[in-house]
Amino acid sequence: MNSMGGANGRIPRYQGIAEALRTRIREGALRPGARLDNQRRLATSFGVTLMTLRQALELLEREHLISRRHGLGTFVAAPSIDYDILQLRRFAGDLSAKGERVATRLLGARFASPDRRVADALGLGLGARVLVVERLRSVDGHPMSLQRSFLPGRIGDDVVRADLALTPLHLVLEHELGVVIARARETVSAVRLGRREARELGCPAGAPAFESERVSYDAAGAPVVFDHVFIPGDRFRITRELHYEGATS
Amino acid sequence: MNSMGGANGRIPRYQGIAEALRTRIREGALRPGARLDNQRRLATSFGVTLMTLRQALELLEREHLISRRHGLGTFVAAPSIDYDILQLRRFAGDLSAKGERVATRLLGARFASPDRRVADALGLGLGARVLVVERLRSVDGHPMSLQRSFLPGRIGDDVVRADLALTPLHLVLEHELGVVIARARETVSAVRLGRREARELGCPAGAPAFESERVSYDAAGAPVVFDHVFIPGDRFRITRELHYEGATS
DNA sequence: GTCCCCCGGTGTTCTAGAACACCAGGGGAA
DNA sequence: TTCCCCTGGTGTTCTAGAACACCGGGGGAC
Repeated sequence: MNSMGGANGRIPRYQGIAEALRTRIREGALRPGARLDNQRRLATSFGVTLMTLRQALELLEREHLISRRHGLGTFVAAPSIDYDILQLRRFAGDLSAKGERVATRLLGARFASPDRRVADALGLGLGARVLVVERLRSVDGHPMSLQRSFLPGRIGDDVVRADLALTPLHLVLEHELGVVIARARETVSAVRLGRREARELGCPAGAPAFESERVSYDAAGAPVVFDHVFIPGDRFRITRELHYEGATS
Repeated sequence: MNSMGGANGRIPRYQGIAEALRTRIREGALRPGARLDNQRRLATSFGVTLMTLRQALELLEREHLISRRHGLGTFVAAPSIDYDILQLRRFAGDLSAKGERVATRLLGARFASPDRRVADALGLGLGARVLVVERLRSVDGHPMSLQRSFLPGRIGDDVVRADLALTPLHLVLEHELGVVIARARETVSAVRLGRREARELGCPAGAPAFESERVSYDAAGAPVVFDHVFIPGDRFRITRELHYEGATS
């Protein structure tokens, strides 16, 4: 009954508690703005120490699911909202504009079943087959972005025959397949890196990062590629010179 | 000698330790890639418990100053790199493009001395006087962005005479002062929110967010405004439709 | 009536110690 | 020689308890 609660399973106790609370919030048992039980009571009800419970809350706070206020309590946070404001262009990939030493390493290319998000983006079923190309871009030797590209099976079959380690993906599409990207929709958010992404990028798990999700379409309007890119926030900034004719602020 | 080490001053012990380590890294005593002493040794040398030391490391990790690797050690992280890739336009402010109910609340306008970053951006000395205008933008009642605008004293004197609660800052500049923004330089990064920013935005401290820093110049090339904007990453996403003529990725 | 202080409740910081979990490399077995 | 295990070093998770620190509101002082 002492020490090391993680003994039962494999995942740490505090992560399990976080997951339990996450579910309560997602399922609606805890509505936005509602106040949670106080930490000591929660700790007791989960059968852990205050310190352990706080680690769970820490996780949830980083995910913006809760908000802790000293002297007041712990509250369920408000839900997220999307916006559509920026002119964003070529965020994913293509870091080479500045004459830095950019290297692209092919981590792998394999076929797999798409998860829900990828399937939706490419207009496929969950049982479909997609080619997953994973690349790591480094600048001056520092890992800079982790890019996973998903291509529908029909296109993937042709793509894998090319030497992806040497030829950029967009050139393979253009020269080998005659596919030209005409339109794309990109979503950029600020997130935390997962374990795997963090490992590949050589930075700690949970680090804040830009996450870009982009669907590219050919001239006929058919989805060609779904790109999913992570760029650690500490080693990356977007800077841009702007020229106006109109207003500002 | 027991409990509550924070008794000495006012700031928590672990924050002091973090600051000490931060200095060692900044001053170069610890070079990028170097491995720190192991946690137990560090704890002893700072005269605190392992748990307390770990809290300090947690802070540094969030700032990307160090990187912890299970089984290996704690390392000084690589320095950050800037890039210049995006076409970013009107990130700061101006959330109104979508017909949502946007409200701007004036939190305050006061004169103060600029910190180093603001002074540099506006080409002023640290002893100069700047007008700080703080505004909170909400969409559908949800706080969306916290914007601090810094204006050089000479401009600020005229600006404060206008009713900033009613008139957008850029209109004050344009109509009242005849100042038109011709050019700007913007930097967007993914960061964690500080206590104050988090409080204003109604989200937990440490939350990941977009941070935009923008310097705007008039036609003569003189800096007019330095805008500093925070937008929580959980309730905000950048989505954009793109149209290409050239290549992709 | 108005102001201030104090109090209960809640989150925060810290201790001292124990038991894992993960990784690299060396030494022994095959 | 090659492979595997095992060991030492390092970060991680957890306990049980104690003392702050912060906030809002109620009650007393004026």
